[in-house]
Amino acid sequence: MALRVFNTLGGKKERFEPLKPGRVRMYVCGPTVYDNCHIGHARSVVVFDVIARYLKAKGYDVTYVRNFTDIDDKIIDKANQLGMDCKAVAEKYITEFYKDMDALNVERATIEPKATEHINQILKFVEKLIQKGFAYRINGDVYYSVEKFKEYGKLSGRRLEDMEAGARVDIDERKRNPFDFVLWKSSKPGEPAWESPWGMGRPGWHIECTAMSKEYLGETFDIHGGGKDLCFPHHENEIAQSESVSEKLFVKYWIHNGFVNINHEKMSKSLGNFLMIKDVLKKYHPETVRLFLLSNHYRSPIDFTDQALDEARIGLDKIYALLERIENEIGVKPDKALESGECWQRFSDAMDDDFNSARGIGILFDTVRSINRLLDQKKNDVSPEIKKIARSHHADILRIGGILGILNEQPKVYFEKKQTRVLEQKSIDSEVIDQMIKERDRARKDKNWKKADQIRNQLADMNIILEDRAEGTTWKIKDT
RNA sequence: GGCGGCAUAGCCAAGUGGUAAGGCAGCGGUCUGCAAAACCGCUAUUCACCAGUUCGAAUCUGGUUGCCGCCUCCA
Repeated sequence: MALRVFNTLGGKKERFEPLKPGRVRMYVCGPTVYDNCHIGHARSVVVFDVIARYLKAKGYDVTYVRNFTDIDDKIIDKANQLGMDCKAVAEKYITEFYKDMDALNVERATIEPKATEHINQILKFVEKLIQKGFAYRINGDVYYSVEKFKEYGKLSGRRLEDMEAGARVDIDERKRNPFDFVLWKSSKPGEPAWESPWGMGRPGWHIECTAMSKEYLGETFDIHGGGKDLCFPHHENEIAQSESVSEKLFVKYWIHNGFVNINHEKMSKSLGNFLMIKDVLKKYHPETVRLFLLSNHYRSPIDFTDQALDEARIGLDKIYALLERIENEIGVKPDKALESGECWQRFSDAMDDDFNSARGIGILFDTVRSINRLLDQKKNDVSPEIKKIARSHHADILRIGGILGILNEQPKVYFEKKQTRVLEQKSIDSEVIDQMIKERDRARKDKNWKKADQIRNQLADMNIILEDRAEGTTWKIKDT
């Protein structure tokens, strides 16, 4: 099946055909590093991480660029507030970004450029825009003139005339049009500044992505992504800048991810309900968070609630339990060399349909159920044929996990870590549990069911759930 | 004011004109000393509402209602 992608430019699903066969060049807008990352950043980064992983799995040679905006008014404000210099602020939050994203098992992009390291490219771009008559100077500032670009608004589907009606845009009398945006901003004393033909200053926000994407991906490339909110004005402005210089199509496919709501509410500063990744990770396993984020289609809004995360956690446990069961019962070791089977094919079909990870996860659970069923039926007699099917499905599950960025741990380790964590939280000694289980075993051998059940109830009160199996009693911890 | 999106079971959610994936919760069953886990079965004649197109619509068109987003820094 051919990959189809919803293109914001045009507003419909299109067959994905990269400019150069076999090669994908993509650019995703990264964070402005002035604060910790919240769960909304996580969604965007995870979604594009999965897209990049999937494209690679399909055999494309992927060049993935994700930038850091490391100079910006908000960074300057933060620096003043903390009494630090801007560079230190940016570095601090880049470190935090990596901490969060590494924890979430996000792969590094191919190139992760910073705005401040591309000032020359930015200056050249601004000069060209002035030369070509798309930009104008007001003292030390340079503005882009949106009226000069006749296709302005083609991405977000708005027209300059319509927007002016109820525009809530700051009125700057000096600008020719309220939607003109700054390319180069003159600096006040004490602010970070670079020399330019227009005096000391710093780049405007939109220009950096334009300059850096051109630097690494060329004038036209395949995919440009980011959160839905970036569609206007950021990406609209990027198109204007790029295409007015290159006179070529800037980007073939625009991909925008939806927002994360918190308990049915928009995440916003005024509501004070920003959920930081590091706080979420205190409570939930990173793979739980990924499974949750990928369980809705990337363009739909997703609602962060404890219930939703608990369900994701239960689902993840279920998959890991199946992996552990396979290893125990038929001794299959992960084998990535094994050819992909039917489950991978179904998953891949789902992903081919505009990266429908939600449908893909449904297929993952389907697969889990079918293996459990297989192993239930032939409990004592695992035939070579069943072994073969189980191995194939097992390999497919791991392959799917590799795209979603989950199932990265050994099942045994996954459950042990969980146990250790919860036991510590509740300050329970696992020795005590083992002792109690031994005592219960003796009671069971004597068919003293009353005592055995009493011990089990005691353990249940400690959130320890017993499983009596043929090989012996095992226990799992209920984390709530 | 302009632009866009969404509405599918108790909850979450996929659904690409051909007869409603998957998950959670619930109920019944298999297994078990009893449980747990796993599996099986049941839980939407119906997809906000009203028209229309079609042999056929959750899917397309028009309208109504209700939510939401963007247009201002924002993933």
